[in-house]
Amino acid sequence: MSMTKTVAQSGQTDPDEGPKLPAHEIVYQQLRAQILFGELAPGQAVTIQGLTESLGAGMTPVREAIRRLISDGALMFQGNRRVSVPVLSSADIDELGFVRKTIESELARRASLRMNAVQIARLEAIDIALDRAISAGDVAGYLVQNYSFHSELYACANAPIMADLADRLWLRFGPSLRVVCGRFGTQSFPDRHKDIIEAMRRGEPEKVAQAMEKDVAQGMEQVTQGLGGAN
Amino acid sequence: MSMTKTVAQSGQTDPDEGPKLPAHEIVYQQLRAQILFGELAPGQAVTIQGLTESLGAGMTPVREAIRRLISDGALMFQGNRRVSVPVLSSADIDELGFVRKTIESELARRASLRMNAVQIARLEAIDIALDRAISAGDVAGYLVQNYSFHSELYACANAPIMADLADRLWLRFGPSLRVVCGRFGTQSFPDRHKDIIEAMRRGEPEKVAQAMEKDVAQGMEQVTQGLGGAN
DNA sequence: GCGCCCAGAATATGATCAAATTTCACCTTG
DNA sequence: CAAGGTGAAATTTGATCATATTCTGGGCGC
Repeated sequence: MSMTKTVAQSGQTDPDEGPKLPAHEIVYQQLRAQILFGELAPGQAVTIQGLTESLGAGMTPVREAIRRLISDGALMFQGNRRVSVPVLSSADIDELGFVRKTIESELARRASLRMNAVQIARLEAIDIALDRAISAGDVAGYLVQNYSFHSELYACANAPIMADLADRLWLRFGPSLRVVCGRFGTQSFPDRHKDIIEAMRRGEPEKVAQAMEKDVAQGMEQVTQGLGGAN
Repeated sequence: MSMTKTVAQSGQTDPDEGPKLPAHEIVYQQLRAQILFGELAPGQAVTIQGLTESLGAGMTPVREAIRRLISDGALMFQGNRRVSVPVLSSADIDELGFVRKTIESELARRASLRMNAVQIARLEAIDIALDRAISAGDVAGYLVQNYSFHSELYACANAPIMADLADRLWLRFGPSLRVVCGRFGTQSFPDRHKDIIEAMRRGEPEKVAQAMEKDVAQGMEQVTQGLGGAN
């Protein structure tokens, strides 16, 4: 009677994650994470059939996920019908740096006007985990925690459009950042996150914005120098 | 000998348009134009099957175009599987205004450093067409020419990432702008475009950037007031 | 008023068609 | 005679369509 439907129901209680996500959304999230954390190298080709196999998904969801990521700037349509991870030129990095500095410092300013002690504490916990990853030389962990820090911060800004924009910008330089960190390790970062948290606790939005701008500038300069001369 | 392949060569000269565009790209461009120029109203529902009929396309290309436009922020995924044109809140308009002011004034600054007399003349021609549309009360023409002015300008800035960002921002407020213009007409715009062109001819990038920022501020304020109280 | 059933639309799969790249054989040329 | 290039065939990959399945939402009956 009811044997055929029980599988789709997923009888278990799933309060932790989305109980029912479309396949194309899952594929998008997975591909997005792979790009954001540098599992795909700049210039690497991305094929539909390759993803259907590696992700175990059908063709249509993969196509839709790729379209979204192209629109995000995370993937590049190469004119013929090949798709690849973009390679950043130094001019691209300059552009990204300018936009990130304006958007993300504004997001930090707005967030600092709204965050409470609990939210700041969560931010600090992430920053501690980030320090641990740096000490351990854990590149993947560094990338994840660094993204988490900014993402959590922007989520508190009550500015969904700018937060979305910032998210998409991160997708663009994620692969390159991974290359740089893989080459030179994670040391030698005078941490601006401490300044951000400190200025937040003291209730100085302008200081927060300035610290964020410096953090972004440092990050982009790091990418510029790390890729130096190649482009 | 050569009969089988001559067809693929596309013996005709096709310099006017793209000789071969995928269906999903065509659908995307068409839907994009409809949203950008306000043929779809804010809040209006968009169905896949409706578009397959109205655009005469298959289901898969329509799906991909919709995914891209959702990623652009031009369409909105309503959680259940309905898709609609987003309705802007006043907070959204504030965010858009901030981002547009920074991005587009920077684009104008960079463009003014590179544009030659011919390109400036083309810009002025567009602005004259824009004035004609305003005088005639041609709302659709006003929207098209206004977009053309900014788009042409940004194309000269040699900053593809920022130009793409600006393009996507326009998609977000296009429907609302149409509503406002349809309600209050196209009069009462002290034209900042003249100031932009004048400052360009005199080679004053900062003046260009300032004029652009004012133009953007005026436009967004117009939308805010036009939609006033509703949201 | 609550719950079940049905219609309609969206999601997902697989198959089929078309295009592009690659490979390889053959011809030309030094 | 050997080496390089040109052309076509074959393979690989992307694009499109038709179809089945699932889910949402509303209407009807209890």
